[in-house]
Amino acid sequence: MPRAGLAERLQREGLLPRRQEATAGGTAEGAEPPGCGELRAGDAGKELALRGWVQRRRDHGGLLFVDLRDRTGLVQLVFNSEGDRELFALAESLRSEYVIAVRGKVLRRDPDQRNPALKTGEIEIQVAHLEILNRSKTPPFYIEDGLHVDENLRLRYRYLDLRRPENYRRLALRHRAVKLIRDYLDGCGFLEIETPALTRSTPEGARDYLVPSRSSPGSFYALPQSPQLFKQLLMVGGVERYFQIARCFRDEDLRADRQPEFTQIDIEASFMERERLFAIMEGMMALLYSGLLGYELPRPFLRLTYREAMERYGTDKPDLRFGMELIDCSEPARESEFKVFRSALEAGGAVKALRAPGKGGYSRRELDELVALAVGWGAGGLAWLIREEQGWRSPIAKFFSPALLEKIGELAGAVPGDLLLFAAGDRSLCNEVLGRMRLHLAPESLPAEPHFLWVVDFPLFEYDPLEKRLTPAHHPFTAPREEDLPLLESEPLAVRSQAYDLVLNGVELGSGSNRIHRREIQWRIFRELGISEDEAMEKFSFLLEALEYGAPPHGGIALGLDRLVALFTGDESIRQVIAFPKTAAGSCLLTGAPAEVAPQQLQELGLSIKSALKDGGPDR
RNA sequence: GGAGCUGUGGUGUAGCGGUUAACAUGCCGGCCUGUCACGCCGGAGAUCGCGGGUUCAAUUCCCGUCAGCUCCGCCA
Repeated sequence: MPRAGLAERLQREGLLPRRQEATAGGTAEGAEPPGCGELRAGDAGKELALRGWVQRRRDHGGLLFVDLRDRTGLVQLVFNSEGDRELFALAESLRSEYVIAVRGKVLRRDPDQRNPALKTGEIEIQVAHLEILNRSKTPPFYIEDGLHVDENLRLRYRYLDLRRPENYRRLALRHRAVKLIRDYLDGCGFLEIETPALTRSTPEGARDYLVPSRSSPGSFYALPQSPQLFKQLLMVGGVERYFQIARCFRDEDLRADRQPEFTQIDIEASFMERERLFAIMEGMMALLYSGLLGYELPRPFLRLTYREAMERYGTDKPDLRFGMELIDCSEPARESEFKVFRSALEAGGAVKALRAPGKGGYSRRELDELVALAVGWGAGGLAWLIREEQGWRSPIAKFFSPALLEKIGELAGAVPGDLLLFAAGDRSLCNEVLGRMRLHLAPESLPAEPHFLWVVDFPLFEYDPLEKRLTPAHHPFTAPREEDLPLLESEPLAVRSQAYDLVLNGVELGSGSNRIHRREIQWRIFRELGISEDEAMEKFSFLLEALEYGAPPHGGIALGLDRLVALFTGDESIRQVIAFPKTAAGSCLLTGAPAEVAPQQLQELGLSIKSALKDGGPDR
């Protein structure tokens, strides 16, 4: 996917048709007249009516031009003082963003008056009638593309921001993506089904947004972090193939790619092999790429096990647009005199290396910065070797025989000018640190083609050192791999799950798994997670019970729609592709949410606010 | 919870321990019949985010705070 400008990619004719033929069951409204931006030389001579906003006014005294904008683009209106005096006077009163309706004639412009920068530049509208539908205050920023304005201001006046053509295109592209997805999944036999937004809070996972109940004072609904349990219940309900463009809510700290509410393409299927689901998802991505960008996506996608991904890239979402794979140097390191390496190996750890091509010219200071970075990421240190035309430059070279250095250099594929970085110690820590370093030292320019892959065989559990207990790596309803079941109680951290992630260019687009469909297994998992029988019954009895009534084998996936759309538009932040996004602090600058509520409302809910909370102090 | 960056007319920026706080654009008024980021002339518009401190003097230095952004933790 070329990461060219949004405008360049979206302005291609036909990508975002304004009018679709009404689909079956819809109402065909007949041919709508063209919008401002759709008029062409072929329309010359037509009398027509247009409505829109005043983009800009150019007043030449006796001659006045107005650029009229609607969602289709711009067209130039002309008013001449030699015509209707009243009309001209009204036109003189126009200002930016006034909403107007005009009637007039499409005139072909003289050749020397054409504007090739404008799609409608060969024509203009000789206005015969003008009506001001609404006046406008001067907007706080320009309504035009390529704006460089404080995001604060744009969010506060989001409705003005949305008037900018590039934002209309973003919304339109999102719409097109969702429509393609709906039609595709429909064609695959999936049913779109809504699930509750008011549900119950469950342990594990992200912090819930809570909604107090009026009829049960002291009780709360939770907004769903995902429709996970409901979609499983739909499988028990015999739906077999479900999907939903589902809003999800998580009360966690935000990032450029995380909003408190976001949208998932949520999918679940019964009796479906993992490979079949992968193929369906790959088909869906291919359709999006061809439908939105005209790019034919190579399939099938690459697969890597979690273990491979960690060993080779130091992350569970590797960016495969460049190489720089991690190299296991434990064997040659064993023969060195370097104490750090030897003791790491003796303690059962590893020595791993990262080759940074052409970075051998780094100064001592730059190298020190890399070491500091690694230490900040938890490494004990970071050793480096620089391959030179003749031999090696390194503070640790003296601990290695020349033959050993050659061996390492060969293993790493080092050529003169390369920098080799080494981490020693706990194997997974080495992988993680070098994985981060790999991204830090990634090439500036990366190939434009999308690099998809499936990461499979995630571990079932992770160990939380703070709480000293197991947590689900995916979620507690993920099925373990059958062959690893015997290890569940004896060696839980070695148990692999049937969970997987879809990764694109280093971004996790979605994750899924086959679910537990037998009650007995679900019990064992809860027990391993430290969820007591009582708690499991209290919080999940409905699920456990459902599993007892012939729950079919099932599994599914959820893809982040916002991230997906942002990839297609080339935006760094998902805020760009959400109509009304929130700030990093979770507030909506447009509406002022969240806001205090009236005492009456609190009373009805049986709530009282500890006022000291607002001052940051304890309640007294 | 932690770290970093940003905050100056409507907007985007410049600036500096003492300025009449500069520039562009927008806005208002005037002139202008072929512009399209129209042009020309004139004008209005800023308690320099907020609070405190240092100083003879703070928009400038220091501390705090608020808001926005980015990252770490967090996000089954």
